[in-house]
Amino acid sequence: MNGIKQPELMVEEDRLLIKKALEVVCGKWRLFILLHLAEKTRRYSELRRLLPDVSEKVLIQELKALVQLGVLEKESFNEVPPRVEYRLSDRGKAVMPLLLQIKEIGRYFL
Amino acid sequence: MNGIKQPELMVEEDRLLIKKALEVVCGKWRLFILLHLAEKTRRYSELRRLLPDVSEKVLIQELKALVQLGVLEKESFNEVPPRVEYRLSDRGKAVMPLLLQIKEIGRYFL
DNA sequence: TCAGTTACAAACCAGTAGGTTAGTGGCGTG
DNA sequence: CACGCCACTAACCTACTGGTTTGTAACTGA
Repeated sequence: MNGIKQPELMVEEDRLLIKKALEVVCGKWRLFILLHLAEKTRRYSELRRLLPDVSEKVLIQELKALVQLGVLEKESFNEVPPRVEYRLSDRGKAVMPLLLQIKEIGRYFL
Repeated sequence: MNGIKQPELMVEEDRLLIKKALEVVCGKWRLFILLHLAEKTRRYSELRRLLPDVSEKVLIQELKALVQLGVLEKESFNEVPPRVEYRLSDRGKAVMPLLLQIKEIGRYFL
């Protein structure tokens, strides 16, 4: 309590932190979506074109999940044709340095 | 070719790197296994005790996968009762700093 | 004999991730 | 009319992940 970290408490906290972080980064397309939004805000259709191998359904699903996690922000415009934009939230931006490190890790194992 | 990175080549490389790295870190128990081996070499039974919530089958499965990926090394001893030890490979050790960063990322989203 | 130690494997199952297909709606153009 | 633009949704499907249960083997001690 007085500055002493109890091993079990620390391990449990680690666990929650790791679990939550993995929720953000794991998934076939997640990081690629983030990569494409790192540069700038984009509309759904732009992401579709940048990631041609993702199914429409999955892309939307992923975007929705990432918005719910607080990684992305979605802005809808009252326009026709429909216009929706996605951008990294501030928290989402914090994931970018991790992305670089993930790539470095990939180098060791490829 | 002459120092000019072609966008598509770079994106494809990123993709493979990210895909491979995610193979290493994603999975319900993977990072926790690595966490417990960060400190020292351990036997299977020790890991079981340290990770009581993983099923035997899954723990073995994960250890096997991590060995195949080159993250862990497994050493069998010709003893009874059977004695098998797992330790981080050199490449596996390179994952540890990422683990710290992953925890930091978790803080943003918890 | 049984129960304990150790480290696995096989068979089966439920839930989930990623995918295909068909559909929605409003507007503009040929 | 059909097709294009845009951004979704629902229904259905397959493969995979994590899990439960049952089993293997050798040795030791009560």
